[in-house]
Amino acid sequence: MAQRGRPRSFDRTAALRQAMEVFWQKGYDNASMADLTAAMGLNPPSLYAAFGSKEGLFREAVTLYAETEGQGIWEGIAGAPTARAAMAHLLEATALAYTSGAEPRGCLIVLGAPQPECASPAIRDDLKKRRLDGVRILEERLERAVTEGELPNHADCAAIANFYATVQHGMSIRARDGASRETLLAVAGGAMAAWDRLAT
Amino acid sequence: MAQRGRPRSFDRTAALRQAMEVFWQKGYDNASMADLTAAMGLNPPSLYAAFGSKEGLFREAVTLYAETEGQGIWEGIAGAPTARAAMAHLLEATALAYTSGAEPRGCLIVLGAPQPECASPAIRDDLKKRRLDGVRILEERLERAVTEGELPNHADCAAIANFYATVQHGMSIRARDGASRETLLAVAGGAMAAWDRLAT
DNA sequence: CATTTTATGTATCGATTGATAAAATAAAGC
DNA sequence: GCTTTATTTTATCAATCGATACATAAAATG
Repeated sequence: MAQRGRPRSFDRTAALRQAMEVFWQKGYDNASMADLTAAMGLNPPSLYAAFGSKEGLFREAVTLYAETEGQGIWEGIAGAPTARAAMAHLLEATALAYTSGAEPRGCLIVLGAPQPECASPAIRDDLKKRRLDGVRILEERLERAVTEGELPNHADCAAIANFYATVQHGMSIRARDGASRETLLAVAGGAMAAWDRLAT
Repeated sequence: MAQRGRPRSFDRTAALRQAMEVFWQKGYDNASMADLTAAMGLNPPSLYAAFGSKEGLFREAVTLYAETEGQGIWEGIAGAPTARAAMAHLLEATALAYTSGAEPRGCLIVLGAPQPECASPAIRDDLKKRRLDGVRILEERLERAVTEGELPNHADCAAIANFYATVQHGMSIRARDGASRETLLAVAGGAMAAWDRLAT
């Protein structure tokens, strides 16, 4: 039943959380194994035995990020009573999340590997896919609003989704530049000021 | 009159342009001196003699970028007949610029060193300052519109400038994710759909 | 001419990169 | 206690990082 050999002496999830923080702060390429082992409190062989490689560690860190930090932002999309409320929730939750800590940080998925020629094309493509998945989630919510009569049949759901996703991505940059919670909430309000025109 | 010693055998501006392309594609940290010397066609001592350091080379590359690629975007702000036209020009020129090449690239100033803990804090701060300068340019144009009567006295110029700057930053991410010209122009249109509400 | 000055090409510097080999150690099954 | 299995520690691997020492080549100066 129980493992045969010596059990590991560290909390795998706690170590992963530390790795996530390092990647969040430095990005995939700039985070060195020395940075990671120091923050996680491990020696390199323990890290490689538990996570396989730097790529594997990053993938798990991003998954953890999506399940924790990202959940509060995206979980409310489907459940929102209207598409308008869904978009407003997306941007307001983003503004709150990006300014919740002592220093604004932006999104790991947006900023973790932004270069087209990154050290790991697989990592770059994985983050890109996650970003595009976000756009698609918005688009599907808008299409549902068409079937429900909230939006007219001729509404350009793809364009509306692209607009709100773009604003959300831009908030990551603004957060890293030190934008306050009030500033980001004002950005969210500005984007929602376009709703009536976009929805008709 | 003429230089004393042996003249350099390469075109400094052409070499700088090549360096700009490498930095644009890879970012500051991921662009290695080997990448740069290969693209510029120089040996390392020639590069260091001409540009001082990797930091110095990047600074000059960013200045060249701002004077060439960025000019078409920002030069029209002051000259636009109205603040509304200025914002529309900003976003439309950005959409065109980010999709002018074979592959969409986004902005070097937004994407060149996005990590809070970058290899060079000076580079990071320089790009951040340039981004904030952009926000300020928009705000000043909006404030001018207040004095000229285009906008009411109670208009929140800072909030409006932040909104349009955020959209423009987000377009860099969307461009790197492969957004088409039509998509980015639709984003610009979406942002302008908010104007009437923001301006009253 | 010789001297001075600057640029170039070759080879390489110490430091750091991601990733391991080898040996020591600890816990579970028999 | 003994074997088995896995983890931990120590030390280090080849490759690459940004940056240079050195000797040579080419122009202006005297």
